Formats: sequence, C-alpha cells, structure tokens
Amino acid sequence: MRFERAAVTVNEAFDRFAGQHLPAGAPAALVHQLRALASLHSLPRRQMSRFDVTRDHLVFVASGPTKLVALDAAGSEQIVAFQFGGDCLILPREGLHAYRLVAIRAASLLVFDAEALRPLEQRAPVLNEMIARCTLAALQRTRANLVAMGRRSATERVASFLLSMREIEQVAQADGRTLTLEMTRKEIADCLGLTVETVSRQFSKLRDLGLIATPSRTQVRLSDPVRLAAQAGAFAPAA
Amino acid sequence: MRFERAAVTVNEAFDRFAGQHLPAGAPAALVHQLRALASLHSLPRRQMSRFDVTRDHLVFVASGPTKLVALDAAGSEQIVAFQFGGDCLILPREGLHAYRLVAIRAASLLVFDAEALRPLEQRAPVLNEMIARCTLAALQRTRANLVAMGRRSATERVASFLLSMREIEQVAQADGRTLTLEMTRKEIADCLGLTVETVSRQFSKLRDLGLIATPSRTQVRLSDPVRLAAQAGAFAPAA
DNA sequence: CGCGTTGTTGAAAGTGATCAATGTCGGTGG
DNA sequence: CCACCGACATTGATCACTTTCAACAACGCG
Repeated sequence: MRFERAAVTVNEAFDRFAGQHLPAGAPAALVHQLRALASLHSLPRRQMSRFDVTRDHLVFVASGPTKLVALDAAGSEQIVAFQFGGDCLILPREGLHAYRLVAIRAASLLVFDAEALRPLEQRAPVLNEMIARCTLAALQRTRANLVAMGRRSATERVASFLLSMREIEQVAQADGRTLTLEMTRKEIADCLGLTVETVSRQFSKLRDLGLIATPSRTQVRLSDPVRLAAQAGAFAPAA
Repeated sequence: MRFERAAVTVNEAFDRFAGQHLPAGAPAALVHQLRALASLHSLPRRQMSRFDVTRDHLVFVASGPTKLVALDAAGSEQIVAFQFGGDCLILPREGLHAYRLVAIRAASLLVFDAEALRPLEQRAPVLNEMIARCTLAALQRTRANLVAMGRRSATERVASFLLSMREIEQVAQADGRTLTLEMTRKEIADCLGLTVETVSRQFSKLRDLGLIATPSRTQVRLSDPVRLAAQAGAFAPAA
C-alpha cells in the first residue's frame, strides 16, 4: 500500500507551495512575508472547510483530494471542481452562492486571506502572476465541467467520473487499474447530479458489460478502460 | 427606440476598453503599446468568432451582447457564459473543447493575442491585475452557471433565462418589462441545454400561468416577475 | 448476533427528447 | 393586394431515461 506523507507543519506545506507555485527567482523577502501570512488547516475526511465566509481566501491544497462544492438552500452539495495535492484555488466569500471546500480524504490546506495578500501583490508581480495562473486554470476546468454537466446521460457521467478518478488517484494497485473510491454512493451521486440509485444502477450496468469490476464496496477495477472511455462520450474525462 | 452607437473604429473601441479596465494612472507608454496590439473585429448577429484557434486571446466586448459557447463533436453549442458591452474575457485556444464567441446581436470585439501581451505584462503589473480581475470575474460567473446547470428543471431554466435576459437587455420598453429576444427558440434551447419543443412548451406553460405574455415571436412581456422568479427556483438569476 | 448504515434491485411515475403534424409570420413575386 | 413559400413556432403522441418509492441484501460495528 502506498503511503503518502501528509504535510503536518505550516513550513512543510509552505515549502511545497513555494516549490510548486513560486518561481525559483522569487525574492526571499516576498517568500518570507508570504510565509508569515499562511495558516495551515487540517481537514479531516468528509469535513467541510470553516473559514471566515465574509472574506475571499487563496487556498493551496498541500495534500489530499478535495472538492469545491456549492451549497444550495436545502444544504445539499453541488460539486464545482476537484482539487488535488498541489492545486491552488480561490475560495470566494459567500455571495449568491455559498462555497465550501470538502476533503474527500484527509487533507491539509494552506490558507491565505486574499485581502492580506493585496499589498504584497502590488510590490511583487510574481504573486499576481501566480494567482492569475491558478485562476485561469480553475476557469478552464470549470468551463470544461460546465460543458460536461450540460447534456450528459447517467452512463456518460459515471464512466467519465471513474476515468477522471483514475487519473487522480494513482493510489492504485500495481496494475494501475484498481482504484479505491473514498466516497459513498451518495457523495458520487451529489458530484454527478444524479441519485444514489441511478449511480448504483450504472455501476451494475458497467459491471454487466464487463467494463469494471467491483471487488468491494469501495474498490473499482477498470477492466476495460478503452471501452469505458467510449461510454464516457464525446467530452471524455473532465480533466 | 433606443439607439446605441456601435464602436466602429479601433480607437473608439480601445478608448472604451481603457476607460473601463485600465486604471487612470496607467502609464501612457503601456496604453500606447496596448493600442498597437489591439485589433477590432465586427461580429454580425449570430456569427461565430473566427480567431486563430491555436492561440489564446484576450477579448474585450466593446459593444453588443455575446455568448461564449463550447462546441461539441456534433457541432451543437453549449452555452458557457454571456458577455455584454464592457466585459472582458479569455477565449482559450482549442483544447479538449472548442470555444467560440457568438454575437447575439451585432457586436464589436477588441482582440489581443494573449502571447503578445506577455512581455507587456512583465513590465506593467497593472495589466496583469486587470487580466486577473477579468478572469476571476469569469470564474465566479461560470461557477454560478455550473451550479445553475446542475439539477434544474426545464421550467426553472426558462424562467431564470428570461429573468437574466431582463437584466441584460434593458433595451426594454418604457414599462421595463417587455424584452425583445433577438434569439430564435433554437438558440435559446442550445443555451439552456433543452430542445426547441421543450422551450416552446415552457413558454406556453408560463403564458398559461399568466407569468409572461408573448405579443410577438420575439417579444416577451414579464407580466409577473415575482412569481416568475419563484418558478426560477432556489438559485434564481444566474447573475 | 442484532442493528444501523450503505448498497442494490424492482416497479411505477415523471420529465424531457424524439417524431410527426399543423400553425403562424414575414417576405417575394405575380 | 394577395397567394405562396420557407423558416420558425407550437402542439400532440410516443418513447427513453431518470427519479421516486419501496423492499431487500450486504457489510461493519457494538
């Protein structure tokens, strides 16, 4: 079993952040100031972030897969995007919608108050560039996701969900095909905008077609990724 | 009838762009260089942008309502976002999806090659900030749209479409309730991920409920915006 | 072992898509 | 001015798919 060391200290997380998102030539003073503004939050599995909802935040996902969800009036979640160790995102303050970050598995987050970064940005364009890059990446993924949500059948959604999970969770077995979904059917259903029953039926259908195998409740083996991709439809893996 | 003067020259469009998106204190040299990189494109009603699909572009919508669409394999459009006079957006090169800008009514676009802007960005952080601001705004709207698309019924989609159109097209009559949709039912259907027939039925239904009136093929009178908003559901107007 | 949670399966109902026919508007040419 | 044409819109009937409601099975845990 693979064992990924979680980032446990602010400094570890920050170093990871700097290595990933700050150019090598970034001025030491900037790095120093940034470090002072960072705070580390550990988010246990399935737990929702609880930051100050009146402020925007820049969040670096130091470790662990997470999802950005929108909460509707009924409190049910609608997935907006997935993030993984190394990704950076803007978590907007509560406006028309309330957004939260939810840990799919235990995650560590490095959090910056967006407002506090502003003075730094003025002096250090690198920071601005970094944020712009992250925002643009998020925009691209969100647009792709939007298209995906538009007109897709349950089968297409489930198939492409499995494929995108495979990319993410290379936490796979040696064969690179078996993945462990750390999510209940309900969570998957919320992600895909379907019901639990439909998700379950799609799993059964794909199993009957011989495209996947489900040795246990949480494990899925992609027996035939190629034909699975065919089921995922035109706009295949929502990257 | 209101008569909005379209931006016809590059300079007119550029001035509008600078006024809207560049801070007053922007260095004259920067403005000058930017102007040299801008090119103007007039997009007739319903026409699709035809820029170099291998390059990213920064587009300023100088005038006219436009929509950003994703094209699927079948060539049918899936709406991603609306833009209006004054908005700025990143039109990404063709990747997993192909995006196009489509004029809802005749529009003028000021187009920059994103690559060509890069050297300018390095020297002028203002430019970077501007792009970051636009990207972030686009991200927020797209996220909102994604949530909207998630699990919404045909009625909700049509009702909130009408409401958001009202916000946009204040090209309304004196009463502020009658709007002229410069779109066919097919275009509306594509926007909402529905079929023409379903859209038509929803119009009929809302008309029967007394929420709207349809004096002509293109005109819609929102007789009862409040109850219409109720039909639009929890995540009302997709801003 | 029993119980609660989670997952699967079946039957019925609801919703939108598809297919097909008809209706309406706007323009063109007689 | 009117008849006709073609594009667009509406309406109806049917079909496919997803949800909903309900029962049951499997697993994990005390």
